[in-house]
Amino acid sequence: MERELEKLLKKSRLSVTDSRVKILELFFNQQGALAHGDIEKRTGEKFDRVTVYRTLQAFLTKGIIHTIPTNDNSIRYALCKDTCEEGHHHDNHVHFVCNDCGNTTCLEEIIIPEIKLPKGYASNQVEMIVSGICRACKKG
Amino acid sequence: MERELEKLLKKSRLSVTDSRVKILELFFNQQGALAHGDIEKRTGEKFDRVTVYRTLQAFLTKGIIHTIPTNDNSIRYALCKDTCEEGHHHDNHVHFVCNDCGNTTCLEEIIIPEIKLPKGYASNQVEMIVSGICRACKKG
DNA sequence: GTAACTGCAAAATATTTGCATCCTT
DNA sequence: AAGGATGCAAATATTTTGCAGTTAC
Repeated sequence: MERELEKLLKKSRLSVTDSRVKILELFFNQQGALAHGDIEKRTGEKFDRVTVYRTLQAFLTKGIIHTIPTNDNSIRYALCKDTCEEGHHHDNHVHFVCNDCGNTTCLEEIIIPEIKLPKGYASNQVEMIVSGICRACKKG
Repeated sequence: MERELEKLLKKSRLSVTDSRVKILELFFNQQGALAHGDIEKRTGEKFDRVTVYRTLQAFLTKGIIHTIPTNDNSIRYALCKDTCEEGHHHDNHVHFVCNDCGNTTCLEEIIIPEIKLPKGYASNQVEMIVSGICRACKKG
């Protein structure tokens, strides 16, 4: 695992540091999205708040993670697939936000349907966010 | 116009005040979404920043406007249709964010397609945000 | 007249920047 | 050794809260 993460960082021309490995690990260990605050909590506030900001920013611009738009003011981040490159993110799956547990999940298996835009509009990215109750919460 | 706005405010059991009428007017006059900052600018900072926050909050909870999720940390607000009621917003159209002019538009004529969620998930709202270049910017 | 709304001040949060020090390569 | 990354301090920006004065009904 460590190896895998290091490889990804190196591929993105980022030096391999403790904070980057640990934060990247968080993303790999959980199938979903993380907000800035989650990251601070789950690393046990091991890293400076500023470092977290800068790490996320670095991952974003290198195309390692992407943002997921949400209705509440909290930006969430999730891992990009291999098809994403630096400065060019594209992801074609649906995101699910649970109103109960608050978790955001990537529904990789659900492809966003094509839509026909009005004349004159050009699209380069489409996001689809479904909110409701997730599988885990429905059971409980 | 004034009349129409007043009626809407009264229907929502909000008193008709200068700030509410002016801010609501902004939404009616422009077919699109506004961020907090836009509102401050376009009212010429006539109202206190706090009043703008509280006015938007009031409109939100009364179901007069709704938020549109965006990738950058800026929440945008747009008018709800008549089908929205207090505490129960539903809108089924696509939103378009222009990467050039930054404007967010409601594409009322484009209905969000139905999708099939994995077993165990229940949805109560779906958002679809397309970003790219809008008609006006493409021409320019 | 009363309840609701506003504006000011201030507190609480969140984000960004500069810089000296430390770590990776 | 050199460049990049971190942590601290501090500057900004954003959002929330309390309260006294004002306005709508």
